[in-house]
Amino acid sequence: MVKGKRRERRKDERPAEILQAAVDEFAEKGFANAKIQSIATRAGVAKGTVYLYYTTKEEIFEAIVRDRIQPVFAMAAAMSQQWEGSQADLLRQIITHFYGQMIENDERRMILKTLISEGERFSELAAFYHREILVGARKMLRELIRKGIESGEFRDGAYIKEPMILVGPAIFAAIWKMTFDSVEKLNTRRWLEAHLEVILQGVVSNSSS
Amino acid sequence: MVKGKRRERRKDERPAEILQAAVDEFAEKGFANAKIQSIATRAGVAKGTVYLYYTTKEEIFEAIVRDRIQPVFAMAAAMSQQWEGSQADLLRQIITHFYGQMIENDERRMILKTLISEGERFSELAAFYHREILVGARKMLRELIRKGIESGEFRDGAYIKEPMILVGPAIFAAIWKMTFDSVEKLNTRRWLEAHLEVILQGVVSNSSS
DNA sequence: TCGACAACTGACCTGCGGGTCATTAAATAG
DNA sequence: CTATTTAATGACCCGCAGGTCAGTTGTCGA
Repeated sequence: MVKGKRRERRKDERPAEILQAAVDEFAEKGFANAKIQSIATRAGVAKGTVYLYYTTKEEIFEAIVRDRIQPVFAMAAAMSQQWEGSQADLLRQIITHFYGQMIENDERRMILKTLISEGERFSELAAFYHREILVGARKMLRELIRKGIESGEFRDGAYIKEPMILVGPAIFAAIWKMTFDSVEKLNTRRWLEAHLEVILQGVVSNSSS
Repeated sequence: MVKGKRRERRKDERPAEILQAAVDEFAEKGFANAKIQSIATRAGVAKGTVYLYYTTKEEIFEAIVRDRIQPVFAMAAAMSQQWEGSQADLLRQIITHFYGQMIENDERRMILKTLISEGERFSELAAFYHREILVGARKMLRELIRKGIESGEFRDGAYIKEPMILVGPAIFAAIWKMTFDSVEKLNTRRWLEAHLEVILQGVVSNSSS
């Protein structure tokens, strides 16, 4: 809720304020149950004002994906680019980063949920997400694996064809938190630990222990 | 669509017929976009008839979960109980079974999706699913791991605390199919292969290769 | 044959929320 | 101070689908 006298004219600030309000509303209610009226109220404007800046509810959601999700992956890509240490450590870093930024963060986890829930119907959004995020993430992981194999850290295998396997358990964690946390809280720390353990063990080359 | 003269009285068969119609409708439209009228038409009855057997849309969905999902896990549990071979092979069997029955099966995958999408709002349903399915599945996996460690097949580790880790990539596969398959088809066979490879390698004890 | 019961029907009611637009008023130029 | 522009408002419109219920018809027992 933004303070100020009623009916202020602030053309430049409105979009960001409305976006933040929408993030809050979506995170709390989910896409289907989010009300434009409620977003407007949170942003301290009238319903009509929302439509001055965004044409539809879907468009608001797309703006959120662009604004909030892309940076997380951009950062992982940057980290990966300038990495000096071992590939195993890089993989650990990336997975840990992903848990912190996507699974434990309420806002972003809800965005993920909405994408899953409504992805089929907003096919351009699914396409956008695929193109701008998934393809890049996969390429990054594949490159990481390739380097690891090259240096002898990782074993060769079919998994280089489907590198997203390595983050699969994180998606399960996200879904658990979204769906079953009210029944049984997920111990994210312990889950992450098990994830790293199994996945790292699953890719390292067998120089015995 | 069930054939027959208009206005037949078939109290006993209706529930199952309506349920099947609902499965089809949900699988095609998703929960939110499924219309009761359309379910009724598919079942060859009037809308009002649906309400004679199920009080709400949610109740229909709950009935579906009970009727269609539980058997898949019951079968896995049974298989696990009477298994004679190695635990690694059992794990392979179970994961493969899961892909066939849950990820590749359109009906069940859609049920999963609906659970994810609407799980928060139907909290008793999430609780039911947790109690009747997830807890059992986890126990089964944990037992499998325990036996594997005992026999020296598997190494010990933190993953016995969170055994669902092992099926995590399958959930990712389900979500990919639900959300991005129209953009880029998932090669399920290859994905499963990579999954088995990494996970098995991730849990077996290091007797070197 | 003829009640009487209950399965079945579908027109209708209702609430809801996305989206519109005539009106209002803040900012600014002259 | 007045005129003009345009950001902002919120009452209203409208389509939709979940859910209801008064009426209809199949079935069965007497």
